Amino acid sequence: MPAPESTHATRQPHRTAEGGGNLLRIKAYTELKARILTGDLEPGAFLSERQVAGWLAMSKTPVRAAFERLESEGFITISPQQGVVVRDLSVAEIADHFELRAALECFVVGRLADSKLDAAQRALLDENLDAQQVAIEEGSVQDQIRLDGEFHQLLFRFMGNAELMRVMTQMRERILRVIQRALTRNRERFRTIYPEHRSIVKAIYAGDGKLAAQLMGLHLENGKQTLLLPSRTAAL
Amino acid sequence: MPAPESTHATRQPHRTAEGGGNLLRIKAYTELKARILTGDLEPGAFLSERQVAGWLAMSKTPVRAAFERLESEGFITISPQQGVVVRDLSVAEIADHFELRAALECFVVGRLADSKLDAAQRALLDENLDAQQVAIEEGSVQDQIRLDGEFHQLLFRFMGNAELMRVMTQMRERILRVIQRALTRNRERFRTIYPEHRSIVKAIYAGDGKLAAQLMGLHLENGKQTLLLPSRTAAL
DNA sequence: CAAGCCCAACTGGCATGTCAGATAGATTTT
DNA sequence: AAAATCTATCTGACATGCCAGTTGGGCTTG
Repeated sequence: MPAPESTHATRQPHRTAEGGGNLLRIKAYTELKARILTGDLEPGAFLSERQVAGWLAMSKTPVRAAFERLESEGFITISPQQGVVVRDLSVAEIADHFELRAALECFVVGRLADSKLDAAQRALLDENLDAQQVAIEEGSVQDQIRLDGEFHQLLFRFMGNAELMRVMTQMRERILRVIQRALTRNRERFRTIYPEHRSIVKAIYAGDGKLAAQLMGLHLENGKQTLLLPSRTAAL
Repeated sequence: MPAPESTHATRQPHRTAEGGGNLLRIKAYTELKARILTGDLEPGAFLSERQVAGWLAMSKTPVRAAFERLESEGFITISPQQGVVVRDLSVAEIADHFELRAALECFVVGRLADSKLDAAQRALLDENLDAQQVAIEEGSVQDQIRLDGEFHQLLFRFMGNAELMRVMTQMRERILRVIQRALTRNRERFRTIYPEHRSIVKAIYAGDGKLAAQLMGLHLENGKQTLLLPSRTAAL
């Protein structure tokens, strides 16, 4: 391999207004991920470049790019010369996921309790919690799942750490399907999430970082149990 | 967009012996990342699909795939219709990196202290620490950087959490260049890393999770300071 | 001389075609 | 009947070519 002759920047690209996603590969990625997350494409479903290219009325190239990204994010598996299969999370991955989340979220709530939240931040949390209460009363599992995600995301956003946000957002997307399946079947757990959230926020407001972290740890442990034993209450 | 007619798995790909990386896109990815990590391609360096394809004697296709992966991992920036530029970590990213690492590594050492390490694990840590001492005496910055990475990686591996390993490995690769630049200039910090590692391991062996986590927090705080103020001792 | 313009030379984005590897079912062989 | 083989037809991997958007330098124009 020849040496790179003049690799240094001789021309800096200008940052122009990038619409964000009128690229076909972005469209393919978004569409496929949405179908996977909503369960439209169940784990084990078989995909091929040409097939998806036909659905989306584009060529193989952007579909391939979308596949590679989805694979790197853990949603699918590409087997060379064989095909693409929608992945599911293994038990070990779910357990690892919650351990990782526990480490990060306990850290976050501990910090947030120390450095008191301002009025605007508290308003956002309170608004979210009130909406959760409504979702419980109305029995809307979908709303509760969405609000749960927004709740945890709010806490991370308040830390102002972009790397943390990136990691957590990616993890949330991966576990979402499992949450939906488990929570739809387990109405009991569905109702206990909200009070746990409320108690965590209460501890944060009180400035008790130790307690907030401890409560968050229990909250996530409960969540893990629900996801790892999804068929228990389904049979009752 | 038409509905997916029959997406369910009708044919499961067989797992065959995949060599791992005789794919051209893997070669391109590996080669480019190596050049970026070693500093051969400095931040700001300009790349193009055709240029790199020429270096590596392949077509644009696998190079493009490598670019997209490197972009998702934060090593480069792809500007549509403009080009590819090797990225550097901003001050904010470095700070966020260390905060995230602190959350994870303090958690890890705390856990490891509680569940005592077995003899084999202690042997690996001791071996690594002894090698660090040698590196210090010999003044080999490169060896110390390598051993430092292996040290932290050992701790994560002992947790047995694949997700944790993945996140940390990716983060380590991103920060590596900054560490190399900073540590090469700051010989003072270079010498203080080893005793900090030693004290952390001592706390773990003693079963004192609180102390281990606290020491790890200080260790990372020192590291952050070194990386964020690289020119201080460079002038002395 | 300065400001505006224009054009040639890049860039990545995508469509398309070719190819080797893998699969499944029919066929042949034992 | 069972085992081996052949073959049609899938798959992704890669090469190539065309296109629009971007850029920077030279030209035109004031």
